[in-house]
Amino acid sequence: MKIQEFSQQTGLSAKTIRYYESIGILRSPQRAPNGYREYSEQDLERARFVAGARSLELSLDEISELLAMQDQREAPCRTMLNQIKHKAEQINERIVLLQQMEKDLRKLYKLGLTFPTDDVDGKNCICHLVKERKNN
Amino acid sequence: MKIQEFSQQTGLSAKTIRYYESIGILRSPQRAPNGYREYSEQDLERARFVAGARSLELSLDEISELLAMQDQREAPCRTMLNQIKHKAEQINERIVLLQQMEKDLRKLYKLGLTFPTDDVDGKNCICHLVKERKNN
DNA sequence: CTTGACATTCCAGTAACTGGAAGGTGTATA
DNA sequence: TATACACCTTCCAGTTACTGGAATGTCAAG
Repeated sequence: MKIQEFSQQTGLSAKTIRYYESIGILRSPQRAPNGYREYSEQDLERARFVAGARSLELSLDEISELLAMQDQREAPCRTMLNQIKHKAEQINERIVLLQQMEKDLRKLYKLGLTFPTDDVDGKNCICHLVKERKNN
Repeated sequence: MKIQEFSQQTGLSAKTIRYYESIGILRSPQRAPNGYREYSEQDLERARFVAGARSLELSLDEISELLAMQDQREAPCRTMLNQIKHKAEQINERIVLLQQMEKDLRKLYKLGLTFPTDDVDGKNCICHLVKERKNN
């Protein structure tokens, strides 16, 4: 299949596919006589693995490691499992941070509503509040 | 004050401060005879505003807009208020996404634990699951 | 006089792409 | 046959918000 179908089958954009190839995440596929990329089922598998792992927010570096293991016919499962656990923890941390931030923003918004909106010097408006904040 | 104290007073690294100056977010401060940057209270205010806005995840572009308004002595409060509301919504969306992702990861992890970890072909292990996932 | 902590500039790199130009290919239609 | 159109190619540059590091200058203390 050509790159567009491959793109649809994997959920990666054509640009991204070429980019992954250029940095060695995806293997260079066969070429048709006219120079077009021709993808196989095998290529599809690898690309889907990459897409799946990216959707789990593994970095391309981490994915490279996993692929390298597969290529050397080592089982990457244990490593992958650990990475997944680690990712889950990271994401949890980020959620906590973002929740705090959202709370801040909403508080700031509500407070801002009670303030004049034409205060150029910002002595008595939301801009002032932004200046004063030291992460809370 | 010199850049290091300025850094401490604003919570921005010296590197970041110079960078902000280079892209015009912060104004070029006075220079001492030896060429060192000399910051004033005014500089402090502006930098704190930037730091505060960054901690609310406003982009440098958005912050530039706000600063431009202040510089033209227009009150940026209304705009800022809208941006804050918008940011809160964006962040909320991200939280929802991340929560879903975390759930996915934990599910995947648990499932992965029940699988062999030495399956090179990945037919029966977590790597297989990763390949199969289409965002769920 | 040297050591150390600061300061300066400038260039390059990071992550993961995306945009766009310039040009080749393949097929359907007027 | 011409041409319109979608698709493919490569390559270079830009994005975001910094960070690292080299080479060099300044200043105070011991």
